[in-house]
Amino acid sequence: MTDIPIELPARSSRQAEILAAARRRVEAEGWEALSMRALAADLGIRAPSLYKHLPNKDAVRTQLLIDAFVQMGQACWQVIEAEASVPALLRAYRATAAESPELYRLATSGPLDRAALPDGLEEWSGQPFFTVVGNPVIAQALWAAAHGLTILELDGRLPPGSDVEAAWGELAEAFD
Amino acid sequence: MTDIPIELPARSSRQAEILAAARRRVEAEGWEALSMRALAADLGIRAPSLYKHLPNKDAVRTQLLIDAFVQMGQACWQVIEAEASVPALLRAYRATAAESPELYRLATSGPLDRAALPDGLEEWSGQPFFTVVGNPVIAQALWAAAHGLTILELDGRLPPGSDVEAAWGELAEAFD
DNA sequence: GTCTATACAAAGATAGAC
DNA sequence: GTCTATCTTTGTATAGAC
Repeated sequence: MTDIPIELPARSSRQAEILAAARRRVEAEGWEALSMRALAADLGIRAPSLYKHLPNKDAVRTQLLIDAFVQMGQACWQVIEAEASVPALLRAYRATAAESPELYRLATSGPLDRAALPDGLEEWSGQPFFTVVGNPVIAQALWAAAHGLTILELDGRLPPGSDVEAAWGELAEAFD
Repeated sequence: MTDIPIELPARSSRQAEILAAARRRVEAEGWEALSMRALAADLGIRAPSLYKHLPNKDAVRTQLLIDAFVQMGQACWQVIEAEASVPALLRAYRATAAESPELYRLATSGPLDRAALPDGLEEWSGQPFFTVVGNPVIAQALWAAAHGLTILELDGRLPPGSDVEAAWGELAEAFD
């Protein structure tokens, strides 16, 4: 099972609706495209109404960030519980990021306010890398490498004509 | 020698002054803090005057991006010409990024308009990774891994208490 | 829970005088 | 080459009515 052993903050149903809309918008157009006005418009209401449900825009970001950690963590946990290997984990990591690239970007770029994250979430989401290599330092190096290739791929930073598939293969091999 | 075999676009002296100020500001406060008004203020002039020297803000970004590619490339080339080893290259890469973290972030994050880059610059700046491992696919994987660890470190994304030094060591070892 | 109206701030960019 | 004045857009957020 991939139940999350983390206490996530409760959300009212309206909050959940708002965050779902925010997530749709971010995934479709990126965080930059998320303004309180636009978000409200997506919901058929006006921007000021949002402030009855969420204190400010930063709260939206934090909640989406939590969702992203949960999603990445779940996907990776699920895979390694079936097959605890470096290649399988990397495939899962890459695929999940590719499913929600903008959310992934949001979750992994820029400063992170750890105080706003539920206790243990960050550690839990990184655990699969440790499980797979059995060493915290190597786990960190592997995660960093996976992130690097992921974000460069998402940002279109690998030169045109690159054999990205093969690069992922080399990464798996280097850490096997 | 580490002369650049790339034709860089010429800059007027005033353009150079403006870009130097832009670079100082970006390095001190990040790209987000660079507005045309603020940039002008740093130079003791008003924002509209900038448009006599540069077409728009995006041109500033492009030029800083070129500078960053040149700087990273030069540092890496210089090191591998002295010692063409994975650990040496990684040390140089990490150190140069740490020297100008905001410029590094600007150069490696977000979309890249390759048409705006001087011909060959991108390839030239990545060449040291190829030189060191002798295979384009492995070079790409190594570069991606280095970038991942670099950007996570710069963004403070490695959990507090991490042994970053050791993670760099593992990365070098994995690709040795 | 939603609205209108509004305050407030900052940004990129242009026109035209000097 | 620089200025002032201005346009235009966009954003976060609050007050108070309904």
